[in-house]
Amino acid sequence: MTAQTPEILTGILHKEGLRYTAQREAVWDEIRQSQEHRDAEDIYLSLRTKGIRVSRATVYRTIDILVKNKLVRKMDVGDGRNRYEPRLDDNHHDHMICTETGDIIEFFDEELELLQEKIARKHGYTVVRHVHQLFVKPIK
Amino acid sequence: MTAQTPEILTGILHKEGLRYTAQREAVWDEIRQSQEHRDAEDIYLSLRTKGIRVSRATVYRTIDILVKNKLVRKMDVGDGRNRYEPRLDDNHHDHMICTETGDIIEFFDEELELLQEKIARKHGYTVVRHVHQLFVKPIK
DNA sequence: TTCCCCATGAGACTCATTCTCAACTTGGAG
DNA sequence: CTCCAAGTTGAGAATGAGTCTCATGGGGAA
Repeated sequence: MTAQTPEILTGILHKEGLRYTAQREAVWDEIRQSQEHRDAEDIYLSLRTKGIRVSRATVYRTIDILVKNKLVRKMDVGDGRNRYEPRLDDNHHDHMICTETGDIIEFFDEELELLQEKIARKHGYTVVRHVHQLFVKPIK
Repeated sequence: MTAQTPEILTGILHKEGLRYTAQREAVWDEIRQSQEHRDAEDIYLSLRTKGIRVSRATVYRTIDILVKNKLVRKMDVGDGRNRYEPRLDDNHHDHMICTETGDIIEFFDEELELLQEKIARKHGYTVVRHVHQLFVKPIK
């Protein structure tokens, strides 16, 4: 855990002109202390189980703030529920989803990143962001 | 329009042990005659406007059959509504979505395809399918 | 401390998609 | 050609993730 960790949220809220609240801290802590790809309901229930009083609405509202400020990455796995993961050490990566076990594997490939930009340029565009998921199965 | 076009649907329905109905034909015709990326409501309304009696449920049910049999490609643009496009001439491609105009541009890059498989292999997997969208903006 | 707003919670609401089930068709059997 | 079992359909209810409303609560500047 890095030294400035506790102040990250405060700084962002201040920058956005938002107030620091126990709920916002709790949601951020909950997402931060897990490296998994969790959905909002999961995060909400986990907080409630720990006895923290927070509402679904606040969980969603806080996640939006965190995503906008790049503390959290939002990913659409295609099953209708978005997943979230902390993004402290901002190392970009994409995901591989095993169609047999549901496992989510992260990957990063520099060549792939460059290639995408190259393709966009060819059409007169530049990449703002991208969604890239490989649905895979194990080689027997 | 290829010669066997009219029989494509019949063949698939037969293969799946399903019956041929006017509604299924209408939905497939509607999707086929447009090259755009349309959502279910759009397809439904278009059919109704043409005076064809079909329900939303049937539109969705038929689309499922078409997608499963690769006559239609389903794409999640990330705005909560899936888009569909015909897939008669099975030329695979991915999409680039302009964040300023909403335009959807198709693209295909052989190198990209190979690279994805290479990355999957590196992790002991093989690609079953993939979702790849570039959210882009025009170079001024 | 006060006090103005922003933030929160509970639950209503939205909206795409799925489900239910009675009524209707299809298509093979006879 | 007719019958009928089983698959299909339509209308609307149900689902479920996410958003909105609004009365109440609580930061934090002065």
